[in-house]
Amino acid sequence: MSVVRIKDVAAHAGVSVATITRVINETGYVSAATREKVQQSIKELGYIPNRMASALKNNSTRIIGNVVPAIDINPFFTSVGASISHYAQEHDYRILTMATQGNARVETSLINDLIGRMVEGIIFTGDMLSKPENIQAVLNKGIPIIMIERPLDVYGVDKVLINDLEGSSLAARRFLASGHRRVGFIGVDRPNRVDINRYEGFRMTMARNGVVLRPRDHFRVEDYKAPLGYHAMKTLIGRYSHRADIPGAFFFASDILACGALQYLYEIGLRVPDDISVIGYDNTLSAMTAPPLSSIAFPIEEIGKTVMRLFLERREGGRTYAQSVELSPFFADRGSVRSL
Amino acid sequence: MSVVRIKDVAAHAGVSVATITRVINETGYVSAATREKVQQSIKELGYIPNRMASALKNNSTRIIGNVVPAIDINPFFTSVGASISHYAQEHDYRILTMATQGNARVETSLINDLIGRMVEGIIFTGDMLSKPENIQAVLNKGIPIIMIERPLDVYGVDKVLINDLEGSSLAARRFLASGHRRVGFIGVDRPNRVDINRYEGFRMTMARNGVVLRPRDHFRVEDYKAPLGYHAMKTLIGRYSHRADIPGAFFFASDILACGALQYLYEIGLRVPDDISVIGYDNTLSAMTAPPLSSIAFPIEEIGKTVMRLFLERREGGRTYAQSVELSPFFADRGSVRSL
DNA sequence: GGAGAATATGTTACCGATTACACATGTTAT
DNA sequence: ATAACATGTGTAATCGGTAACATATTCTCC
Repeated sequence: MSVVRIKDVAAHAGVSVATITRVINETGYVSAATREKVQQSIKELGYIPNRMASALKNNSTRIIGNVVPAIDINPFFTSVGASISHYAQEHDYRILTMATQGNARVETSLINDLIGRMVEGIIFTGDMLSKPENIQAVLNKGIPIIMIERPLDVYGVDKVLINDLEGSSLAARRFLASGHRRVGFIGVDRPNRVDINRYEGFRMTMARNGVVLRPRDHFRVEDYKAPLGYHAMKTLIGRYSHRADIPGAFFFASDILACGALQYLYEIGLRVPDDISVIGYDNTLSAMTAPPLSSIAFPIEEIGKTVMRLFLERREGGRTYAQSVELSPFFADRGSVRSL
Repeated sequence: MSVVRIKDVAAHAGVSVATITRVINETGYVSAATREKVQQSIKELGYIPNRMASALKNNSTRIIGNVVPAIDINPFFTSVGASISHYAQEHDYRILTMATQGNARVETSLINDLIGRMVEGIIFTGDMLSKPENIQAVLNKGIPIIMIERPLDVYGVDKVLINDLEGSSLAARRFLASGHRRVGFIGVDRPNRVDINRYEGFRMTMARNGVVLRPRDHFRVEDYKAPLGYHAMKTLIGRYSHRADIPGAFFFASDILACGALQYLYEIGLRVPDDISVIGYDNTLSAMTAPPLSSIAFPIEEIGKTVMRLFLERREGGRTYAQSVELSPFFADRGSVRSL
């Protein structure tokens, strides 16, 4: 019921409010005796400073907004969020996450909400919904923005990108190294850099090594969803009259698509990697599937660390120009590629 | 750079700050002409009210704290968090999530942080770490607490519980209905109500129907982790010299354990449900596995809705006594139980 | 026509913590 | 001995928005 305020502590300790702040924030001069007395009062009364009040005065909330399409749609977002949260907490910042539900209008209103809450930065993960004007409005208020794997080109914001060309190329090279020259691809077909690169890196690397992806061997769906992976796999396999025609290896642009595909393979009794080799992407569900899948892994910890570094450079380091950091994915081997 | 304050708007519109608040909050009288003028100024200047300031004055931040062990450890927490977030947003509340990393000291400091931030309620999901005194301290400040699936007995807090006895009993009945009388169990062995009930409901229902779970047919591990599920399955199967001795059906206290077990079954070529029937628990990963597993489903949406209802009853409805709501799980059928 | 209500707007104290400034005392150096 | 500085503490303005209170004008109804 009773909320203890700084002046209650002051009265209890028999000093002024200024002295209390001095003790708490370790600023200015306080005699040892007084400090002792004040600390005692704080403990006795169970005083917890009101951070809203100090935020108002200091213009510092130590909150960073995190705008995502949906919280649980993709384990990748969840993991990245957890990583950011973790590193933010190390620097005594908190992450306030909000979901746009894929609605641009909602996103705009959430951004305004965050500004009103005096967040010190805003992180965007995944699809871009807002108009560039909205982004510009945030930047104009002096709030740094960090985008993670956002496909759209926006200026003035910091970015943490994953080199998807490199990632998908890793998958291709692994297939080639294991002797696979008849390979398939299942991904997502949307006009953004992420979706394109996950295909292009794979296609190009195969092509450079003399393997041309045949149209019948790849299929692209509208979104990263398991049932679409199932559908894609089924459609592809339906195209081949002889089992020997089926490509010996498939690369998926997301673990979630691979999950759906595995369900179909299980259904028809094709085994991984004996009958078909598989590589997933994003290294989220691939550890949980049967069998575990090799996957292109994002350096999740590195992402969180980098986001915080970029943020702190802006907020506390005085950097004024935008910066992009491109991180390299790596191959997480779980033995789902058979050597020919 | 420039932050617009209410007095800037007042100056721009040629009225007093009081009139601006009246327009924004739709309180008191404002002539149509003035309202128009003010709204125009707000738009022109891009004014966004400072919620920290109003929070201070109104004692209302519209933030609810959410304390979880870890953000991405278990998809169940993630889903529940998303659901709560969603319903909170409908009531214009935001959820500030913090991870304790399973550390009681961290949890305590996070709770204090939340209090300092004037959250209007705190939600706890999963394991209980804090001493009851800490909880009591929060309640004493008039901040309602809602616990989700927390095993410990604490007084004065609202609770949303899942009837795990009922859930595990559902699994048993499904096995019985399909003619399975030789069944196994893989779960977690910790002295809390949740872990106990997920086993007991299953055991009791089987027993009531004349099926006694043999010790060799069940195995319990220390935590809900996939590798432990793999280990448990392998250990159990290693106990039987003849394949015919293996129980025809297994119930898992969590989908995550079932995932691990499926990996082992895949390895040794036992098929689900042909060779072994499987039912999972919490209905998270079970839709993604190959094959998809039937699972005991928590009413995730209902949980989010209920949490908010309980919160609002306390905060705005004036309820002063604690309330517990027990929700019933249901059976999500994906055909992973074979009829004998 | 005038009392009382409805409408319209402004002034200012307040929420709780911070800090510039003021003031007092103690210490050091010349 | 005293100027200059270090130490210790208090008073009050401030952050930005809210709303109680004050004041003024316009309606309404008997």
